[in-house]
Amino acid sequence: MYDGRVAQTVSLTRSPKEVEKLADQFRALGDGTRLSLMMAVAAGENAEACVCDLTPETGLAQSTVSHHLKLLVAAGLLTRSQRGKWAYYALTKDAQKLLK
Amino acid sequence: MYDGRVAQTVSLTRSPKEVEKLADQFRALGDGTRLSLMMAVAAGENAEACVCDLTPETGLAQSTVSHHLKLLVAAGLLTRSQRGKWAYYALTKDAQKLLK
DNA sequence: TTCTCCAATCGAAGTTTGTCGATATGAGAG
DNA sequence: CTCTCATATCGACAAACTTCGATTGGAGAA
Repeated sequence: MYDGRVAQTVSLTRSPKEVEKLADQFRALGDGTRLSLMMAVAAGENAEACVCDLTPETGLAQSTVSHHLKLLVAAGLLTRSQRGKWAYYALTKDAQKLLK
Repeated sequence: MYDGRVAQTVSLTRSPKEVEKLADQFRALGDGTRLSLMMAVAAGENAEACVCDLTPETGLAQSTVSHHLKLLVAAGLLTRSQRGKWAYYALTKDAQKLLK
């Protein structure tokens, strides 16, 4: 019976679904490449950047960068907007909060 | 030449080593099981908990819980203190900041 | 339309991660 | 010392992840 210590059922202020979403966002940020991408976006003009700017910075293949960006969008950390031939990525509110 | 857009070398306010550490912490939190563990610890008496409390909550094997806790300690998100037969885990400042 | 350029998708290889059961360690009780 | 209980460590396996090169898609220019 664990000797007098509490075994309270705990959920804090977050629902299971919120925990799931938070974990997804943390996982997305839990990779050096992606975290660098996020900071590069944050530091870009108007706090946004396109793949053509990001790819040289990482030294990775363009397909790899594209893949990471997609993942970050799926996690709700980046938005994507197409302008002409270029796709611009910017931080969401969630991302600004987590990286603050 | 990317058509007039900037390609500034960007590091934000974080050094490469800080980025590495941050990514490690995010990766540690980027798992539903570990995030739940963190919240369970935060909600425990005195904001701490031992493996014997945590294991039943997760429904996982004791060895698995122990493994996750070790990982969280390594990431600088939990502290470990032995008291008698039990090991108590508590959130670090870093963890409180990230989960705030 | 055709050509060019930027970005996304696909398929595969290699690595890392989450989980378990079995075993080892370590601290108090007897 | 021996026994018991709480944790940690080990070895193994499947699932998930990162990365690449090759290909496809899409938008503007000619």
